[in-house]
Amino acid sequence: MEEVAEAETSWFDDFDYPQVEIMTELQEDTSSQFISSEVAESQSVAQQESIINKLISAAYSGPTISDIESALSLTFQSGDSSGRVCSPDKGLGKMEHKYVFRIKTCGNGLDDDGYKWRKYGQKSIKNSPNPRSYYRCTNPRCNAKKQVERSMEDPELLIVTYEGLHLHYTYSHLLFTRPQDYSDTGLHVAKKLKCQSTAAEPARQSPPAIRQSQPAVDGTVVGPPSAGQFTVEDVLQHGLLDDVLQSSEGLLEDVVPLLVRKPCNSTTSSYDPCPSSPASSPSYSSLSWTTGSAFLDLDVLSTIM
DNA sequence: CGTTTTTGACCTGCGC
DNA sequence: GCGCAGGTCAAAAACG
Repeated sequence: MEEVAEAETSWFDDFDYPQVEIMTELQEDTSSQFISSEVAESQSVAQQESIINKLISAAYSGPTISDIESALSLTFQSGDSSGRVCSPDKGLGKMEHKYVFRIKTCGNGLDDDGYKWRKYGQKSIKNSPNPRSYYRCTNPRCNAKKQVERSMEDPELLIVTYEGLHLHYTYSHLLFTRPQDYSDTGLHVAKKLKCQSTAAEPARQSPPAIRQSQPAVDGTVVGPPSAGQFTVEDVLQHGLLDDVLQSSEGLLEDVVPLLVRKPCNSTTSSYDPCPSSPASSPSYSSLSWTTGSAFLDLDVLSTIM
């Protein structure tokens, strides 16, 4: 996967993404500890995750993915004094993950994390002047949720808590898989990325063999043919990946917003982090990301700054 | 007209 | 059991 990601950095470097700097506060000791417990739990799951990650990298990658993946592995732990990062009480099999992002805003219109969210509630929180907004992924098969509230200490600081896993790709994912694809639009690109599918076997009966392939410059997918392939649209529209992801911990991008990986890729947003100013769309100039005791601080050196 | 947001009501968990 | 706080539901309104 790293090889794939490394290969991808060439086009990434050419493109005008802001640099993302990852502080080296990743706790490797605890990371390996929890990774090992995961692996012990199910090796087949690890293999599936590996395949999925390769697929993700084939579609796109950024300079921080492997690092972020490492950080995500830190989440399989009990909540500590710092707060509610996961819910160990619900059992190992149904352990939920919460990823808390602290997002600094500076108001220049970058406001999308790559997923489409629907607001389903807003609640004023005790001892906090700012209400907390509740969002749910619009994909009916996806149980991902997030909470957005403004920090009491710093009004420009948004506290975004992601919970649950996306069972599909980001929407902007398919739109911006390659710089060359920027001239194309939406589903047209998705169709170009379409992997050929064998019509006989419905994918749901058995997890499809995921083709690790490299999209060519024109957006078509090259690589050795194999049975049981599926389309990107299948994944996007029908949540096909959850067959593959059964009992796994999901995709990296299930919880890592697109803006973290490629902060400039954002297009639109359906949520308003600032309830008092519906029309304003904050941009994220810096992010800090906490996963329990793990702490990942991302300084996004935005070109706009 | 379909989708999204708003917002009051309701539900649930927890501490006392 | 009661009250409180956080989370969710659902009907109405707003929006594109």
